[in-house]
Amino acid sequence: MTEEKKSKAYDPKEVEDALYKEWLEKGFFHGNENGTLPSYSIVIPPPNVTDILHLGHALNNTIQDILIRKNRMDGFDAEWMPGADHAGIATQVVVEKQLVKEGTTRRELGREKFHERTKAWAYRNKEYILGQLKRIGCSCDWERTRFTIDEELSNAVKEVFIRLYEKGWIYRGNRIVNWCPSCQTSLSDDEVEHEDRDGHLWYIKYKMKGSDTYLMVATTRPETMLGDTGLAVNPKDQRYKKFVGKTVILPILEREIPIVADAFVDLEFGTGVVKVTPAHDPNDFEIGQRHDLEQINILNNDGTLNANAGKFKGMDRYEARKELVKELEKKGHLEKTEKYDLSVGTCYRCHNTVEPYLSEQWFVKMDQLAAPAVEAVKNGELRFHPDYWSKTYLHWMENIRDWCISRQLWWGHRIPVYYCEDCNEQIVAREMPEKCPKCEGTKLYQDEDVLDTWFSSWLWPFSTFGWPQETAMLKKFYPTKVLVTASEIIFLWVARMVMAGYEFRGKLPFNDVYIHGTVRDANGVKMSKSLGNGIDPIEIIEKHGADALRISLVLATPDGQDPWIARNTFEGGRNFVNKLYQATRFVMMRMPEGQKFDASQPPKEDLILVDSWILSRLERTIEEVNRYISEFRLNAASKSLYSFTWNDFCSWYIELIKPDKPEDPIREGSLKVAIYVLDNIIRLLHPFIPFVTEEIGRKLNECLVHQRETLTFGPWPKAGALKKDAKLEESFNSIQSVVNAVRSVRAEMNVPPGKRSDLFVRITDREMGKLLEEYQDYFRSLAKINALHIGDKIKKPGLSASAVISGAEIFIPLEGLINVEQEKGRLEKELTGLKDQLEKVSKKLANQDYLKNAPKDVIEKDRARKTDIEDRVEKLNNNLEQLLGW
RNA sequence: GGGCGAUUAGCUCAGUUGGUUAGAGUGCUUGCUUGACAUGCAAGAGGUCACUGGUUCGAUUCCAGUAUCGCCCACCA
Repeated sequence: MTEEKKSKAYDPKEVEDALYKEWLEKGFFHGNENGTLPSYSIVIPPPNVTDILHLGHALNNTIQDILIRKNRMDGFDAEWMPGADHAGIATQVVVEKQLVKEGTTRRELGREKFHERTKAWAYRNKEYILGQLKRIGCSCDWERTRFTIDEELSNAVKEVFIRLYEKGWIYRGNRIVNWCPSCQTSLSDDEVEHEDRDGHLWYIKYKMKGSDTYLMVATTRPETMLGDTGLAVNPKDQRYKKFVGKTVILPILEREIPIVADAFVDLEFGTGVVKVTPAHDPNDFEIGQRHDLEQINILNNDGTLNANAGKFKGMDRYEARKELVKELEKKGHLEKTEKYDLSVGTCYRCHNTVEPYLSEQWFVKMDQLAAPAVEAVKNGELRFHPDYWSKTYLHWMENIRDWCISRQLWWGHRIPVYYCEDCNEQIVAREMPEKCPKCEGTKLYQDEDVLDTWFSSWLWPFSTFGWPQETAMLKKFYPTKVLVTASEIIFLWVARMVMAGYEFRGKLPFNDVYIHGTVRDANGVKMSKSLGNGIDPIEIIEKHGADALRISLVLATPDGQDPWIARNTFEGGRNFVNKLYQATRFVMMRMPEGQKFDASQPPKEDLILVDSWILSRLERTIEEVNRYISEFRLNAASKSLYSFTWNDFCSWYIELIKPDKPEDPIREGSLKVAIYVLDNIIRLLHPFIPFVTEEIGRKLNECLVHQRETLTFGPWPKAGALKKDAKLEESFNSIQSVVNAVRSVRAEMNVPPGKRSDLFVRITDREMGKLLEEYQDYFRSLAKINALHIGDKIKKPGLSASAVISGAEIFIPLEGLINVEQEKGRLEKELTGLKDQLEKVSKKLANQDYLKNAPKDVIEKDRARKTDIEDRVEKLNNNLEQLLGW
């Protein structure tokens, strides 16, 4: 026998690609809008074309695929709409960086060429990303892939802009917006992230006009003083009352600016005097409006200072700050500098500090849009899972602010607004009009700005189905069933989709929102490209297969919490997939040639205890899995399936139906049950691990009367087909306890695993006795028993190890093997544990208040337990005493 | 500053109306190429359920407070 040992492990490479190709060819994933089956639809959260998918996407899409596949099996017409998001800022930033490397810029290239180039890049990336989804096994309807920048979706965007404009809910205005000097565009409030930074508070003296007294002002951004057009104090502030209405001289620029009284100013903070910079601070903007102060913009788009900054013109904002402080110091305007921690806004794409910046932008009025979306959660029409996210959602919705939707970018949906060069008329239209409707001038130009990326994403649940046309798709698949996403985009995306759904369809876009955790690495740090701790799902698939990737992610993701994932996380899933495969191999190997079973009906005849037990456990598992999935608790569902398959089915059931001698056949009744259970297991697991289960299903066909082409369309196992039998499960537990006790004794007494031993069982409970008598053959091999003696009058054999369990005492003769001291120690340890328990329960039962107040069944249980422990203590004592004789 | 959540074994987490001896996976220790699987089998060690009070006959579970951590929101210069 020199033959090299071949690996018998399951090899996903051999099956996954071929199966996926077959599924596609047969059109299994194509939703039929004209069919009669009820619909179950999901729209994918479109991944940004800039990001190749990471494990977070793998988790997100695995969850969606599980839900889609489960419902496709369960008789629904499943439609999973895939696609991608053009990701305005993110994409433009990437392409611009490429251009810089090539020594050019977008301005050199020109708007049209830049757009073409970006589009080509985006489409290329999109294809790669969708390819990743296919590798993961996602059962999307690929014939209907959508992209937010596609013409059809762009039309929906225009339509929505025009409708809202006509309703008066879109307006253009000069406001303070968040400006990213690096991306050179405005951002909505929700695209700004706040970071705590170490900063300073500079105390600057503003001298009163015509006097030597001065007012002291504290600021964290001294350079903005170049745009100061006033000082403000609280009207109730006695210290400064006399100064209100007077004038101070702005240091350096020497501008005269007024002192105003405004309730916004906090008496307690700083010096109680605030410098007012209407063009560079949202509060100051409002103070300025109330007191009619001038707005002076000191910044260029790129964050350098403009002509209004005098000698600081052309400097970067931070360089200017440094120089300005130096100058203030030199001229004696600076009183002191303090350390001060502050929170600064940063761009969610490039993470540079954003500047409040006065500019003309387009906004959407949100209050009326928000109303039905708030109501939906309050009346339970829209549900979050886990539920606590609804609080976050409501909090945001109830404090909603107008949405800045214009972006100073070139990549995106251009704003459908045109201006007349002659009369400045503003025209909102789908296409550029031939002439100005007001002055009939023909020199028209389109608004330079594009729309916020989210202005197309918020229409995704219906624009992808053909809206504004009333298509069959739209009728059949809108509203969708559930939205699956991480918590980061509840405001940016989820809330806005709900608002759009009500406004444009009159119906919310989905009833359930399933929020899952964000993937973290082994140290709890968020996985991201920039940190370099990300893992590419393809790497895992190459190594362990897509099934292993999927089930590992679901097993590792606690419902509602962030999973911590390392590379070896995936070994658990891989092992599980292999285990299932090996169990199948065993059962199939033992099938008599040509034998076929009918697995469509539960086996009802020729069942022994273990058979009924596994069927009862299966029924319980089916119930659990169905319940968990309906509650969006996929982690719990996957754990239930994992444990049933591995522990109940493989470790106990299969081991128990193995005949005593390997060459003997398995009892036919049990073999039927094994096939039946296996068939249910693969169907329950199919949504989680579609490839290996489909593969097993085909192997199983060999011994089934009713063969199945695929598991894709079910049937999905439903509760109720089998009998759940708690009493029987309890009986089975008794047998397990004997096996466990023997195994434990043997291991602790160092009995060589290959050596069989005799077993003496002294029965102290009739039920137990009957069970053990009847099923002795089924635990003989598990416990490695040679001669077996069972009875109520069994005497303890000479030198032996013992164990006491409920209803029986067991003895294993250990002539020549036993170490008396060791055995003594073992028994004493157990005795101590039991005595502790006995003391506790005795104390409890002696408590009159307990007896008076506790429910009867609880007391009964405790009494029975006390008796049982007393019994075991007594026997342990006897055995210990006997041992001392040796 | 406001809100939300968490704290259970070395690590990641279950524990669903308060009632046996608080569980799983993983890691660790020990022993096994056993007949489907060494991607495996068996056994074992490991927990004051963050802390302090309260309610209760009884609290990991309910309530309050404290501490620590995380997330979200926020215009205090």
